[in-house]
Amino acid sequence: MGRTPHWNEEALLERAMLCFWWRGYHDASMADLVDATGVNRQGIYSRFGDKHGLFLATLACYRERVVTPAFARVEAPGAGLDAVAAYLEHQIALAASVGLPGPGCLIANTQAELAAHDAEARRHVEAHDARLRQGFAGTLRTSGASETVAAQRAAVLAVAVQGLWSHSRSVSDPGPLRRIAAALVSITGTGLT
Amino acid sequence: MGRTPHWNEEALLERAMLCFWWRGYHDASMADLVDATGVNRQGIYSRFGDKHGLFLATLACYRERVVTPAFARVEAPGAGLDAVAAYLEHQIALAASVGLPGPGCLIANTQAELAAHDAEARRHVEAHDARLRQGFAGTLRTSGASETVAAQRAAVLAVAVQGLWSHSRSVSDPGPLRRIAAALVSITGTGLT
DNA sequence: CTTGTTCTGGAACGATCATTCTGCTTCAAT
DNA sequence: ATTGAAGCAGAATGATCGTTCCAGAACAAG
Repeated sequence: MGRTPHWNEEALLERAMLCFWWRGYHDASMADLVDATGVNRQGIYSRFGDKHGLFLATLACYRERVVTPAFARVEAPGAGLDAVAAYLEHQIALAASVGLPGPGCLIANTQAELAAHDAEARRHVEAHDARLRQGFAGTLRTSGASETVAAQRAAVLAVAVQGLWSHSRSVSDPGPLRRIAAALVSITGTGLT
Repeated sequence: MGRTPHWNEEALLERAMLCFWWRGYHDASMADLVDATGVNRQGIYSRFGDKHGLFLATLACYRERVVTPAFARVEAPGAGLDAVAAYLEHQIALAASVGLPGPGCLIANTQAELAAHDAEARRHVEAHDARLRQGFAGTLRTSGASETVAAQRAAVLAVAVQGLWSHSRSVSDPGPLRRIAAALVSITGTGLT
């Protein structure tokens, strides 16, 4: 007996994610999240325990539903630096379409806001960083870089890209973002062989 | 008649700065700030109006008392890319000495936490970014870059450096930071002439 | 000393917020 | 139809926090 359980958890997480993404962990209140998701407080608390649990779940959701579709082209076998450029352009276009200064990257925001004090959030940040490095290293190898150089430049690229999304939080025009992205890819590709 | 006004405002700002730097704007409570500065609430409120005013003052203090001493070597006439490397090493050593994951850069943290919603904080972030770009561009020109290339790469460098400080909020070992910094400077200097 | 001003510790206020509680509705299974 | 789990709206709760208020201590000028 009883009612069918479960509303759409994916939709809930996606809407909560938008809230945290724009406003940050501290600035998104539970009232905001209840409004944004359309789900009752009880539902959220019974499923995620507390605000922090919900936030960690949205981090996972972000990595899967935002990062993966955008970054897949970089991770595709045989992808080169043009895939990196396409990935950057995809994210910049997204930011420009929702308005600048924009939400940036939820992982990058979390890194600055919480990572130093929240070990679980830090795990997500580190996993994301490792993923970026691995994806970028692949494109560098297919572009002719040695294993060592690929790893080195991929680490630089990962840090620079996170800096780029941070930058998109304080800039009101996508033009500079595009120029920086282009120069970044160009510099990364010089002198590879 | 009356008592001598004014405690040491610079010392106050420096201690409040440390508080905001480590904990972020939202996580540093007025109680923390009163404790950290040793100055009475009234003193803070009468001088800075409110918490936000105090925060903006600490941003200015940070730019003058932390950024300036570290970045001066980059801004020195005739400074080259080795000055950039020295600047990065200086900041990494500072972060390592206070413990990693560390406070990162107050401006970078503010960019992620507040810039999208706080126009006054954004002004500080933008001014800092412009300063970095100008300083880096100078070193690139002395290293033989044309005006155009120097400006382009300086913008990339500024974004990458802010990403590096964000990275220092989630990493527990200075080694990777140093390697990324070295590779970043190396890549930036390739193919300049 | 008196007086006027500033500083200080700490209490008080008012607002916000995460979390819990309460009653009510919905609906699948009996 | 009854039942009971699950959902909902909104009110309590309890804690935290920014800000203000207050009463007294410190101290320079008159």
